[in-house]
Amino acid sequence: MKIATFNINGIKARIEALPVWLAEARPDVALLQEIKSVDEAFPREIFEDMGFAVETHGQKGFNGVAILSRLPLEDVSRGLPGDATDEQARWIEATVLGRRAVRVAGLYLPNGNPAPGPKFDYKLAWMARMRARAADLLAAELPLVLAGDYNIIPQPEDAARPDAWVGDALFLPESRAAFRRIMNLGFTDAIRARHPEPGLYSFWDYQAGAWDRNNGIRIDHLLLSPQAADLLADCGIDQDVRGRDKPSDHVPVWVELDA
DNA sequence: ATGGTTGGGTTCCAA
Repeated sequence: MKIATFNINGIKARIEALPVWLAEARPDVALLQEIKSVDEAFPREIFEDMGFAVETHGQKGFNGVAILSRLPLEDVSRGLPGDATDEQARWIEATVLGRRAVRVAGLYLPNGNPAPGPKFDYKLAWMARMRARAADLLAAELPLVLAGDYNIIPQPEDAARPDAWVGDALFLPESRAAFRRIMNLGFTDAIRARHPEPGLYSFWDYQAGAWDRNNGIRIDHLLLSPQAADLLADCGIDQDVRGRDKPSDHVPVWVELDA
């Protein structure tokens, strides 16, 4: 089972590039972030015609997550528990029925800038809620993948220029500690485990020629429960996608599980 | 050196 995460930065803007990548990469499951669309406006037929089941959790203008799956889905749930007043669409879960059942969550973690401030407070509160949900899901002791745009640079080697990110919400000590508190529940960062070599990034800003200078950061992650890590066969980052026409500022990151 | 670019909305915000 190949599971990919991809922040597409707008489904309307990626309506040509996304099907091209799906056809060549052939993920069984694609977890999308920043669809920037309400559910009713998501062009689901394009993906259904390619053989995908489509589940969206959208909102107007910003945020929004979705799951595309060639395998059957069940028990789909939308929204991160823990705050009934939170209206931002950043979390979706489903169980994927492959040779083994795998629970997946697609997430778009708040950016948090500027820090300090209310947006940073929201980021940290959201991460505390995510940790609680992750702990609940781990208790099932089944294969579980939490994948998406974490808006977290976990370590200095995950940035080409870590000095440029000092003071940014993606790299502040509080943000990285909150990420470690989730990791320390027992997750494996798939890319860190299999590809510890430096220079593997998943995001390059549109500005200042970041892609041409390889001034990137690794902020899109797939976290595996122990039961999912047991099944890890391969993983990678499709960096070449960033160099194509009309790219997102993120690229797909994926794992292959024996499931 | 605090630049510049994209997307989705609307005359600006988020990233």
